[in-house]
Amino acid sequence: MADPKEAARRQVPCGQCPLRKRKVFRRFTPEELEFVTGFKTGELTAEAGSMLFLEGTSSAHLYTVLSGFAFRYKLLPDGRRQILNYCMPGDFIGLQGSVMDNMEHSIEALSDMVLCVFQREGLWRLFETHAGLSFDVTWLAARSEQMLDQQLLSVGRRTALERCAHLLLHLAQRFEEVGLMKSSNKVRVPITQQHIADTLGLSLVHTNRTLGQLIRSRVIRWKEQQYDILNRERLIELAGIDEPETAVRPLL
Amino acid sequence: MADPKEAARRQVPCGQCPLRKRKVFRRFTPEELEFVTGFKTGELTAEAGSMLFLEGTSSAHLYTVLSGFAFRYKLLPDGRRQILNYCMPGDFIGLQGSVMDNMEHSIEALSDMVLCVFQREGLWRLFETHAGLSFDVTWLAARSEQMLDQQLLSVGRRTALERCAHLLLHLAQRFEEVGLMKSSNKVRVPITQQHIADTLGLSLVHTNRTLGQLIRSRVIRWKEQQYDILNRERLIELAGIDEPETAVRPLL
DNA sequence: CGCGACCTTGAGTAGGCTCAATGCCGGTGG
DNA sequence: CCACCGGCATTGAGCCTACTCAAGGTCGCG
Repeated sequence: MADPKEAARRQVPCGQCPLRKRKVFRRFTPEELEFVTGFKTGELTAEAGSMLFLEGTSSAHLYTVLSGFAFRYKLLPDGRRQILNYCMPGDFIGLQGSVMDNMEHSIEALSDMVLCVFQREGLWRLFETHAGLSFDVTWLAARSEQMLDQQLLSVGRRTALERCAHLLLHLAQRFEEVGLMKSSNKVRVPITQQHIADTLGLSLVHTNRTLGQLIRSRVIRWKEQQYDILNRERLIELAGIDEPETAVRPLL
Repeated sequence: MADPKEAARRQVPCGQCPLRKRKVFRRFTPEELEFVTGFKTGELTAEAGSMLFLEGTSSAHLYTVLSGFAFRYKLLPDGRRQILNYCMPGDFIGLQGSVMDNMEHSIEALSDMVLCVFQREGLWRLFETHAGLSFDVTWLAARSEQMLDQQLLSVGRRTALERCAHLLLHLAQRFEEVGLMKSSNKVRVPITQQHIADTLGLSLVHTNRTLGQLIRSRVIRWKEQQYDILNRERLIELAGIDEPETAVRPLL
C-alpha cells in the first residue's frame, strides 16, 4: 500500500500544474492533458549540487522542471567548463539523451529541484499518437537551438561588458516568464560569479571586475546569489539591444 | 507544356537521390520514400553569395541541401558577425523558420547550390501522418543542438590554436561523411580566413597567424579556398581530442 | 592595367588572463 | 563562545593573448 513507487507518482496532476496557468504556456486540449498525465510516470526531487545527467552516459528519462534551477554544461579534459544554458521551471530537458544514443553534456542542479519524470519509450508513443505534441517537442528543440545561437553570438562576438549585460537581461526575462521575479526587478538565482564566468567564456576575476563596473555605475546590485536590475534601459543599451520576444510555448 | 514550375519539380526523384546511397544516411522504407517525394515540391538553385534566409523574415520553405555549401550566422547591429555553423549536402535547413514565427539568423550560400524545396505546410502533414519521420526531424534538431554545444565550448573555452584545430577536423569529418573529401585528406571548401575567424570568434589577423602556425609546423596546408590535413594525429592532439562519432542519420 | 578579393606581416595596444593575497560570512566543533 | 575552515567576492600586479591599424603582396578578371 505504501508503495514508495506509488508515492512518487503524479503528485501533481498535470491538469492542475501551477505552471500551466502562466500565460507563456500554450493551452492544451483535455485530450492532450490526459495523454501528458499518462506520459508522466512520477516526480523526482534532486538536491542542489546533484547531477541530473552526466556526459557520456545515456538516460532512460526525460524531465520537465517543476521547480528549482539547473545548468547544462560541457567540460574539457583539463577541467575548463562551458555552461551552455540554464534550466528553469517549465523547461523540458534530456531530449538529446532520449533521441540520441547518449548525452554529450551534463546537467547539474543549482538548487533543490522537483522534476516531472517521463520515460524515454513514452516519447515514441507520443510521436505515434499525438502529432500536435510531437510538433511541440520539435518546437522546443528549435527554441533551445535559438537560445544557443544567441549565446554563441555573445561569447564569440560581444565584449565582456556586453556579455554580462546580455546574460543578466536574459535571465531576468526568463524569470519573468515563469513568474519568479521576486519584486519588480529582483532576480534571485543561486549562481556564483564562477557560473557567470563559465557561461560567458570569461575568467572569474575578469567577470568580477566587469560586474563591479555595472555595480559601481548603479546599473545592477549584486548580493550573494541575487541581483537587482536598477537601470534596465542602460543594461539594454549596453547589451546592444536584443528584441526580448516572449513566444507562447508548450509545457509538457 | 514547358511550364517553368514543372521544369523545376522533382528533377531528382528522392528514391534515386545520390546522397541517399551514402551509409551515413538511414535507409527509408518505400512508404517513407514515397511520402518524402511528395513532400518535396521542387528544386532551387542558388548562386554563391546569395541569401537563403534573412534574419527577421519568415520563410515558407524548408530545404535539404543537395549540393554546395552555405553558412548560418547572426549579426550584431554594428556588423560584427558570428557564424553558427556550416550547411553541407544532406543538411536539413530552415526548421526554425517553419516552426517558429520568424528566423533569428541568416543563411548565405558559399558556393552555387542545389536544394530540395519543401513547403512549410507539408511539415504539418508529415507530423500528422508519419511518426517516424517526425521523430527524424526532432532527431535532426537535437543533433544540430549538439553541434552548437560543441561550437560554444570551443569559442568559450578553447585557445585560438585549439579552436582552429578543432574546426578543421570538424569540417573534414563532415566532408568525409558525405563523400566530399577530394583525395585522402584534402578538404576543398569555399571559405576564406574571414569565415574561420567569424566562426571561432577571433579576429582575421589573429586567425591568419594561428593558421600560419599550423602551416609552418606542417600540420595542414592552406591554399586559396582549400586545405589539406597533413598530420591528423597532431591536429587531434591540438584540438584536445573530441570523439569523432559518426551517427547514422535521416535524410529528408 | 587597374581593381577587388584575399592573404600576410609589422607594430603597438588593450582586454582579459594568471597568480596571489585579503576580506567576508556562515557553519562546525571544541 | 570562540577559533577555524570553506566558499565566495574582491583587489592588486604583471603578463600575454588576441586586437586594431596599417601596409604590402598575390592572383584573377574585366
